[in-house]
Amino acid sequence: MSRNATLKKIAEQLNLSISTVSRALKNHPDISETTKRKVKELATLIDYEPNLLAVQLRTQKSHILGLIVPSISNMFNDSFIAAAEKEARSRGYSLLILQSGEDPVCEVENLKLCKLLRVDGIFLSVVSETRCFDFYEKLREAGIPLIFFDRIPIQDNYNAFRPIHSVCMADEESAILAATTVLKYKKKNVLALFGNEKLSITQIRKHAFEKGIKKNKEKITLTIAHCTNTEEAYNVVFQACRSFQNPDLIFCMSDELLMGAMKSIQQLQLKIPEDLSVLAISNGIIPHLFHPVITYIETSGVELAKLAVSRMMELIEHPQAEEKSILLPARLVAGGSLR
Amino acid sequence: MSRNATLKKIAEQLNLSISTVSRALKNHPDISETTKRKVKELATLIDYEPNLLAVQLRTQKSHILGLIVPSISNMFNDSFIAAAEKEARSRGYSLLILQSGEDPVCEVENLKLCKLLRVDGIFLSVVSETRCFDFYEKLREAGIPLIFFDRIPIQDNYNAFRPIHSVCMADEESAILAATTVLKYKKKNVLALFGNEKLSITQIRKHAFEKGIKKNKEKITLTIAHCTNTEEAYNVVFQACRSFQNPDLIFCMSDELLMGAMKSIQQLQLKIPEDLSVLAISNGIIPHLFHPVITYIETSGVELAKLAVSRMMELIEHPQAEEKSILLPARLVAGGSLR
DNA sequence: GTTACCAATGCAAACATTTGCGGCAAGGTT
DNA sequence: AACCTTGCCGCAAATGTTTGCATTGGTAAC
Repeated sequence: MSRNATLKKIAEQLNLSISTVSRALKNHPDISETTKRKVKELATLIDYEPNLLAVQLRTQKSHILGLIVPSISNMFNDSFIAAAEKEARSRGYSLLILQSGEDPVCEVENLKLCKLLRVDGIFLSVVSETRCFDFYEKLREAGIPLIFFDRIPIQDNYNAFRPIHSVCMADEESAILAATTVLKYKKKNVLALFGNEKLSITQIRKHAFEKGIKKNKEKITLTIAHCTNTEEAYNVVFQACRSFQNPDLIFCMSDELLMGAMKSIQQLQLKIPEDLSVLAISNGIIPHLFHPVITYIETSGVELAKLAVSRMMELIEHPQAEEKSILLPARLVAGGSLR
Repeated sequence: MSRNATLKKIAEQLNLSISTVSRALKNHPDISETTKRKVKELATLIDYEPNLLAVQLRTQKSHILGLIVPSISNMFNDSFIAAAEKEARSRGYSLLILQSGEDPVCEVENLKLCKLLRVDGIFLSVVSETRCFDFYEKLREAGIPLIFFDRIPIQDNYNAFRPIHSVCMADEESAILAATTVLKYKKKNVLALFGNEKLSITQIRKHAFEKGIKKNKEKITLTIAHCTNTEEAYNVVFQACRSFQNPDLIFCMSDELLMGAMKSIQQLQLKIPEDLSVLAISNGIIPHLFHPVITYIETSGVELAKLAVSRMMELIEHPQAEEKSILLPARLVAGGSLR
């Protein structure tokens, strides 16, 4: 029946002051052992639990981290989120997850909500077009650390001078690794699928891949296609394989695109790797759904999340720490889709 | 420089009392129009935003909903979570997401955390073995609505009398639909893959499927296997197809199992539906990765989430509402994997 | 016998807001 | 003139903690 035990009730029962009770429960050295014992006994007896809302108000800390993504149901994001939740919790933080759904307005609203709720830090994967730094500045003023992950704002001439905290896969390195892998197998006719052209991740990967391929002396035909979803990838590959193009290797920069590509390949009854080689950048789930396993360059949401959370802890302790872009190196996971 | 605008500061500037300012911002009828105007002007000028922590403490409402799942990165859960977040937000609520990772202890800790944070309601998908009702009772006492979804506690003899709020797919109906579909195609040698035997969802689906199949007069060989993950499903199907069994249809009760089964099928170079028919219960992503598309019975996390959130809103308004189990009917989505 | 110090505890402000109740004028009614 | 509205506003309590600064009583040092 002790519906809401408070410090006050304990204090009254024991003829102590609220402050003494508070300190006793926290093992404050000022309080005598006997008092501590009595307080703790009564506390457990009446099932006392501190009211976190009051604690938060007093300390101005919520022990909650905000996490904003365009969409939760996305191969990469959900592995990141799952890992981030686990990491955060092990450090006493909870995760408040919000979706922006590719809408920049909604993204700002989400940021505002995080600020209103006094979250202790924010992880943000920006929606495609975002480029507005106004609100980021407000957060900085409010002392709320903001870490970009995976998708970061495009750094063009206008904002190149505003440094940010970020944690990303080493996209350039991944794409170069992909290109050198292609060269190693001496492929001549490559179809490369990239995502939304407006995303920095797309631009970086594309440039690096192109550069890597063109470095080769021999002649390689490289066809590049931009597909924003699985369906488009399916169509592009279907057309390419039925036409005179006949690529000998298909490269997909993401799981979504790989899914579309594979469906076309199955439909056309092309054999991997006999008829066609496949290479992808992936977080490692989708490639294992097929036989042979698709060779891929791993971008681990799990590892990235660990990095992000530990960086966040640093920033919470030292809010003035200098902006830093952290890159997580990629590695090649060999399947059987290359020959 | 208005680092933290408060009601107090506005009040001081305007020589008003805090309460008047508070009411003015809320359009309270007691306040004159001129005062309201002045207050609102200054409020926007100095960028006032109410401190939600204080509001929460005062009103004892956090406007946050807790959502606890065994794991976020799971085909079904992430679609549910994504939809729930969207629905909740449209009603002014945010989602605090926690993972229990198949650990009953962790599940209780998560529930406790939700209680401490004074969430306004909790969605819970239980981990396998959970059967303890002690804490649920505490939540009821604290007036925090608890809605089970997808995975609900097993209702055995001991707790059959404790009603709960729940929102689930119509599992029995889905399985019966699966069975009648199998019968329609006159299959004789069926391999059926089910998940963790301890889950209610598994038990219900298995019983209904078995019953549906055995209703048939003609002789059907039904082999049932329990697999707790993709890997196990892969192995079971591999063994079965290479042995003398040679099933003519494989039924998978979940996406995870389907993924494993399909990998074996590809590896063995079996043609669907010529060599083998496939039927699954799925939320609709995985079946579309293959060609032909796998025929499946749809369990929509999105629809379920909508139901769950609207039910939660009812419970928040009427906490004493009677316990009710809501079932969402399933439908057959025809692909090309049956013949 | 004053001073000093220590351990143990209490006071009260602060966090920012909401809200019941009461005050106080101005104007209208008996 | 006494009374009652009514419109506008402020007081103060309440939400549950945390924490800097007293306050006590006791004991040891000088």
